[in-house]
Amino acid sequence: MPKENMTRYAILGLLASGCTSGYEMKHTIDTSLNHFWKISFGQVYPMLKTLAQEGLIVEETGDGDDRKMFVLTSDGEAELGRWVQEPTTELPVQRNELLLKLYFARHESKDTTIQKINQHAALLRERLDMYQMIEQSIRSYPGTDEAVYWLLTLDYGKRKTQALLEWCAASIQTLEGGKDDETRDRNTK
Amino acid sequence: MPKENMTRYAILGLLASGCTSGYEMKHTIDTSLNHFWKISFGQVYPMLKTLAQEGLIVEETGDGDDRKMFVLTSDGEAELGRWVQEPTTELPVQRNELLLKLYFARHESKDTTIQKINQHAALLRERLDMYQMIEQSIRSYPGTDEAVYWLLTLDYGKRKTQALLEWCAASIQTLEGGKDDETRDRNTK
DNA sequence: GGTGACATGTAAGCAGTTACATGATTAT
DNA sequence: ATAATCATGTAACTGCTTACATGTCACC
Repeated sequence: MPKENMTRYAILGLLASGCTSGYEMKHTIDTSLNHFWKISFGQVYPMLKTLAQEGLIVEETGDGDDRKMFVLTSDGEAELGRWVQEPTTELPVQRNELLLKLYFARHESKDTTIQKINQHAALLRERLDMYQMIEQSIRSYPGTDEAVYWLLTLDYGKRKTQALLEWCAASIQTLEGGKDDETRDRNTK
Repeated sequence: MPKENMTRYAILGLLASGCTSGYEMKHTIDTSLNHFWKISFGQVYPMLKTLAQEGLIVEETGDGDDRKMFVLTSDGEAELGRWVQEPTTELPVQRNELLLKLYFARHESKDTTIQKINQHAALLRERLDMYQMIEQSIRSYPGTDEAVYWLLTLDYGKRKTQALLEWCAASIQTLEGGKDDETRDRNTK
């Protein structure tokens, strides 16, 4: 059985939570869901067209705006509801370039490896800062039904990033401890 | 600038660490790198062909085996070395279906959400067990140069998985705490 | 002699990225 | 004027998955 296309549901879901135009959806994903999702205009607009053809959404013929506005049909709502409540089947295998390089790292010096991990840690710290900013912007819109769930997704990112930062520190320690390559076989207990 | 194709380097790297045939490479990835990489035969064989055409690898014309054996050329080794030591530029945005559903979870009951998180936790626990098995198989080949790096990639997965398990527990607590939807506005400090 | 694992490969199709094109509005 | 931003869209391309095709070898 072929996998379902997630882009469909991302768009249906955003439509249900107030995003009306393609441009706005892309913007919302880039700012609020960017820690676990991304999308391109090359996906958004064709998908809106498809969803309209399938009758899951309709173009809002409201007052002449510069944006194309859409709304969910009852079919669209049903489809979204069905998908949301369906269990997620399996963990995706997430390819990781850093780990791939690390796996082959005997082809480089330990210093280079350490440097790379340090750089990775810097990126992780940036990401933590970003989470902090997103959290504040969520907390400044209090009382929303969705806020609880948004904070949960954020917490996911924060915990994961924190754990990876700890991994960076531990790994560098390991590498620095065994830096003297030539003596490595001397006292392995 | 277009992104580099990682499959190239995965194959070059495996070739450098003793995998000689396409079939073996796929098998190694599925068993030893499966916590951060995957690949299909539909990638392996065409890529081997391409790499041979580019002169980065050559077909080993050794004793007639049932497998097609390859070896790295000096160009191939250089290319691998160049890539490995190059810094990884940025963190990939990893799409996460569970979080996407969670983000839209007000369209379902809290119990369904909790159930989904529980199921996710079960998968994470399975994964931890798998890590344990991989670790043992690595430790049973001691003295390899690469073992240090392999254990580092494993540790990455273990720490991350552990953190996500903690997130599952915390999230369920949060959701169970605020389960009585109708009273939610009464005493938010 | 048939079943299943090993081994290599091709082709169709899909999801996603990137680059490009177009027009409207706003700011300097 | 013109530059920048907003907004919608299309087309080419790439990477990857999936399904299929083919042949060998072992084993029962």
